[in-house]
Amino acid sequence: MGNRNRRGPYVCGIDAAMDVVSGKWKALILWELDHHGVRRFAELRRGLPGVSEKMLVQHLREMEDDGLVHREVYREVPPRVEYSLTGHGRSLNEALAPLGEWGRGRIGRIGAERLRVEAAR
Amino acid sequence: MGNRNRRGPYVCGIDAAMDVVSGKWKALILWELDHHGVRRFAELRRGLPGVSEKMLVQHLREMEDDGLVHREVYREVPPRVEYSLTGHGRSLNEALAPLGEWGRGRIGRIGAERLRVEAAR
DNA sequence: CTGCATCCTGAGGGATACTG
DNA sequence: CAGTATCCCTCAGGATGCAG
Repeated sequence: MGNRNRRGPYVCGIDAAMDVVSGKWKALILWELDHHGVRRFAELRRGLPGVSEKMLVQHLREMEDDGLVHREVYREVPPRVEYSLTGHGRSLNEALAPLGEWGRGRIGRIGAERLRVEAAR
Repeated sequence: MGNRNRRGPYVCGIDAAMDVVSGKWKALILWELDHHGVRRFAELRRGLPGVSEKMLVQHLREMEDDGLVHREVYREVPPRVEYSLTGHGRSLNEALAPLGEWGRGRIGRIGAERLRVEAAR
């Protein structure tokens, strides 16, 4: 399964943060949970179009191990599991905010460039 | 060679930023160039212990394509090439700063945890 | 509904040798 | 010095099927 190797030693802070955030859907999961507060498994799945069950579970488990996500299991039938961010997870999201801002600027740049290219031909 | 696919469409800013930053050494290259201002190829290589020539060149080329790095070639013998950050690259570095801070905090946390574990046995 | 087990692929990355 | 060119391998991630 998800092997969860690495986890240090890290050469710098970025390195440590990237180790926790890298994974195709993790940033999105972070955003989704931060935005909605609490989400069930199926809700997350719907909120992340294209994610497979396997990757969603795997990412959630790793994020739980990393102390970013809290997993609350209700022993019912049918089963219900709710995911939410821990304080640590929320702080990561805040630290990620400027990067998101930068990325949005970059998307704008690319869009503008693309428009110029298309106009040129 | 480095195929450089992706580059959008992006679902959010983080997504776009991660696309540019992911790559085992990119954050470190960013930091190295920001810290030293201008670096030659061999200097970067020495500053990133463990990087292979292939990956260093590949990452630098991609970062150049992404408008983060400026590459100045001096046609001399022996050849000299100097790398530096563009304004866009410096702005990315700034956007990365809070994440680095968060990562350093996490390293501290892990260290403390490890100490507790080692003390317990 | 919320997962776990399995198999498989492809891209990212390492090692090594060669060149202008 | 500053790269190219090749080969190889690992492993994140996708597809599918089964289970409590």
